[in-house]
Amino acid sequence: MSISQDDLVCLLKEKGLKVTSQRQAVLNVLLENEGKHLSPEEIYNTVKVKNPEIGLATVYRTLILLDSMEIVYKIDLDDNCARYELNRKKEDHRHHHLICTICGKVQEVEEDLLDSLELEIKKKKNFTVHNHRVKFYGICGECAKKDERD
Amino acid sequence: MSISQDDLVCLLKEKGLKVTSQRQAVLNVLLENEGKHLSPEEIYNTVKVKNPEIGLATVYRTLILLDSMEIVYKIDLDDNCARYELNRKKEDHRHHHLICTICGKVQEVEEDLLDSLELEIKKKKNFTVHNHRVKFYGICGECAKKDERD
DNA sequence: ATTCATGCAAATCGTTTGCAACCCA
DNA sequence: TGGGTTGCAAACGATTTGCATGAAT
Repeated sequence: MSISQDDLVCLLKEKGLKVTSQRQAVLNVLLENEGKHLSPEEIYNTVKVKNPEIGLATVYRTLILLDSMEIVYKIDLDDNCARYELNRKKEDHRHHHLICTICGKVQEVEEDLLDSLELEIKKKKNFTVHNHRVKFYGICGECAKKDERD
Repeated sequence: MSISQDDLVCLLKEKGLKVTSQRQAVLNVLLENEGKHLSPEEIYNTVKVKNPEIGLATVYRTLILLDSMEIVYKIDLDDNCARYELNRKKEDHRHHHLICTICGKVQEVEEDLLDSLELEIKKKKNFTVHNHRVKFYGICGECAKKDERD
């Protein structure tokens, strides 16, 4: 489960920040596109459909705000723009991304399974891991199937 | 072990590319700074000491070339510039980076230890992993010690 | 002689910022 | 009212590119 519009209103008020239509509109677009990893530009274009007066700078500022409130996460999918996804409340560590090097599709893996590695890091490097970013590159099922046919 | 200057000469000739002093100078700086994750700007400034006539664009072009030849790898350390490190011949999968969120220091972990996770990914998602990028965020030993004292 | 590589400056692109007008509290 | 917010345009910083010159084969 992700955050709701009502949660956003509360969080903003708690911090003495203002509840504006732009901020709600940006969150709304993110909620309507869960799992899509939208870029600021894409978010901007989508928001503009219903709120044509919004500026790109406001979208950037809103995303920075939502990121600092841990409502969204910024991710890097190697296409030289930032991308954002909603934080899932129950996740303590971030999930992983599978990037197909043929078709470019991005999937997610809920499994974390890095505990033993993090334990090893603590022992060998005396480094306490709090979070991680993991990207896997490879071939997705569909592309593998297409490959077979050739 | 990383690549040698001689290896570079051979690889360039094999591909019909020219062996220029600039290309050799860039590789030389990388070899003299193993483990340092230099940015293009830093590489440029270091190369300039011995080769003052080199241009920044040439450094960028050389790094793209070395990357395509798998002599170097581009990494992203969240400081909005690219960083490069030498490929280690014996590594099939990339090593991981530990980033201290207090002092910013970057360490490396040779251990891979992702085989079971990659197997899981194959089973559940039918996705064949060929490589990965893993960053761990946390507190390094020294910062933890400093923290204790307060 | 040919082809590729270089240096320079200009262009690009994503992102940030300054500022006057604006709007929520 | 008053301070946070917005939209716009200008500024920014990293990276790329066009082009005429220069160097390697």
